[in-house]
Amino acid sequence: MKLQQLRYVWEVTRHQLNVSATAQSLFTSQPGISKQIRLLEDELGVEIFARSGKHLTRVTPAGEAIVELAGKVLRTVDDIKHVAQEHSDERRGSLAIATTHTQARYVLPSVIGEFRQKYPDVALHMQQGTPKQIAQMVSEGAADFAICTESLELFNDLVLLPCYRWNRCVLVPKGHPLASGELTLERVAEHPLVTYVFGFTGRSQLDDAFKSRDLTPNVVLTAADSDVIKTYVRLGLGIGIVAHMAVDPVADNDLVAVDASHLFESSTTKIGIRRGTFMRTYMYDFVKRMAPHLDRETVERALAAGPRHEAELFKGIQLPVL
Amino acid sequence: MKLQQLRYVWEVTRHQLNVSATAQSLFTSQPGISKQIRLLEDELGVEIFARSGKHLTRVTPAGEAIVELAGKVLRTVDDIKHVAQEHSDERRGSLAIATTHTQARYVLPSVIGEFRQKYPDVALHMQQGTPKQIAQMVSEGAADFAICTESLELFNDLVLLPCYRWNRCVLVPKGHPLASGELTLERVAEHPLVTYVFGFTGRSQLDDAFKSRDLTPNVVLTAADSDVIKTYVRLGLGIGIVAHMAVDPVADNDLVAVDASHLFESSTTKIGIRRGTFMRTYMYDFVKRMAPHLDRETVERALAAGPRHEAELFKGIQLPVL
DNA sequence: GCTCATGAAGCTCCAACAGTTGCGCTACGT
DNA sequence: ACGTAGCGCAACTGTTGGAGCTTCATGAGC
Repeated sequence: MKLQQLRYVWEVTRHQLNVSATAQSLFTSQPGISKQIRLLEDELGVEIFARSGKHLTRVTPAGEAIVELAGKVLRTVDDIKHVAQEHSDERRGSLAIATTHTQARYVLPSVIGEFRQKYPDVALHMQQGTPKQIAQMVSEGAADFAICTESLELFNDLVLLPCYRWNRCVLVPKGHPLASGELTLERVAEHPLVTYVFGFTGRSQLDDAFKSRDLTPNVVLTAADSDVIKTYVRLGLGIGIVAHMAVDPVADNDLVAVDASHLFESSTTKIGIRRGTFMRTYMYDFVKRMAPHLDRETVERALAAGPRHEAELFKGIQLPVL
Repeated sequence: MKLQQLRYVWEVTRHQLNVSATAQSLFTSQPGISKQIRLLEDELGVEIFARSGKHLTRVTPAGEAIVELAGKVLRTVDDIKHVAQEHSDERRGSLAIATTHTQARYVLPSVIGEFRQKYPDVALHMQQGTPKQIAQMVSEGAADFAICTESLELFNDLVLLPCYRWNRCVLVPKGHPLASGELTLERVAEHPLVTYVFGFTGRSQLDDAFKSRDLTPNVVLTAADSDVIKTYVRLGLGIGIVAHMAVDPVADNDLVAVDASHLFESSTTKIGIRRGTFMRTYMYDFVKRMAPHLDRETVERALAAGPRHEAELFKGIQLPVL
């Protein structure tokens, strides 16, 4: 058994069982991969992939388990590389952050700015996606940190570190009736809404609030990112409900942001890290810059806690509110 | 990075950094191993071993971490092999049991007899050692099951499955004053004792019982195995305190065994399994034969529970008493 | 202080093997 | 029925892991 073989098996499953495409992405030839997979199957005495004729059609039950373990091996190998780098050059390395638009656009810039200043030799990779994609990426080892508000709970192998709480505000054009007077859910429900797609940026808290009052909001447009929402608010399509931190007092001064923290339950943004990952020093530093209460010791304790048990660690902690 | 290189590094540390000895045990040449380790160090950019001249003297801090991760990789690779074998031939494989003399001699024979009948193609390996050695073996992946009463709690990566409780009895030659009349701790303490070495077969419960009554037993000989204890009881060296199941009504009919379950707290024999191991079907079967309440589902749940959390699963369960 | 035993590294050679290229074949969509 | 995407096969080649021998460093014994 060779690491290369495990890598091939893993990558082929990640490329929808297309060996040629996998070969291209790994800068090698298709027969090479086919051969190595065959060899591995021969050695193990099990078919990993089911074939119909000359096509790989699906992963066998045995293959499922093997692919998963192969992934574990490859991630551990990555950890070895990280350990080595940590001991040879503490300030050099790479950091892959998977996050949503809102975080990438409004929260992370200042953190990343400082971080970059302190660690100029750490290559930063930022990937955007839906919260589910983000969580999956970290779970598979394709990224180090998942930073978002939703869906992280779905993956058991992620440790969740709560960073801060945030509230929403209602965004209306100047002169709009909602710009003055007391803001109530009932008044909000009277207007067409523009807000986040379900599964994004705390959308579920929003729905819950309306539901609990038996109101059905008239959502005319949903988007995955706050900038799009603002654009359509400007076009007069409806009133926006966005995260408070997504409002820029300068750039958005043509709009009026009305605080809505009394209407909707606040949401918590978390960092998700795969359990068992080796954490570089600069990673701890990054987390600390995101949320000062997450010092190295706390994070280590959370990473060491059993599945679903790290939450207890944060029970008593008062999170900052943005 | 190659699996071979990780295997070499791991094995060299297990052979006290003696490369030549490692080469012999792996049926390969010393230069081959040296070369591969060098190559790995070059690739990682870190020294794994510290050298003085041409000798490996110790493992560097980076090496410590790398060796540990290498072990994890190798164990996962073993898991892959097990998965493959499980799917290719459910009834063929191997099972390595690490246990103490008492279990091997008095408890396991019947279980293993049945097991062997059902799975003639599973190669059984039995290794004896001190409870600590046993636990270490399983923790390192050198054995599948650790079966004993003590020390398993020391290793965090072992899941403990309680099998049965057992009590002690006092073993005396026929006609000995203790053979009749009520047995009390005070009476026992008046005679010279022959019993287990500390760290073996529930020795600590024994000490605790005397201590709680402020008695100091006169232990004249300790042994790691019940047969040795019996031998010296026969020689008249003192009275024996052994596990109840270690007394054979036929072979030991020259001695009198007086039940002492009211004097000493009972002990619990457990099976220790490394967390995260892939369990073959026959392994579940073996466990079930050891302890009928440990069915596959229960064991799976215990293996999935977080560190130190599986104990809760067994809180309510009434264990059989031998 | 000299010698010898132990044990690691350097070097060369060879065999095995991973990967490449070219070609033919199969499955599937149009 | 035909074309294309995609896999397997076979011969070839460059690479590399390991064997064997030699050299060098260390430490123990006399």
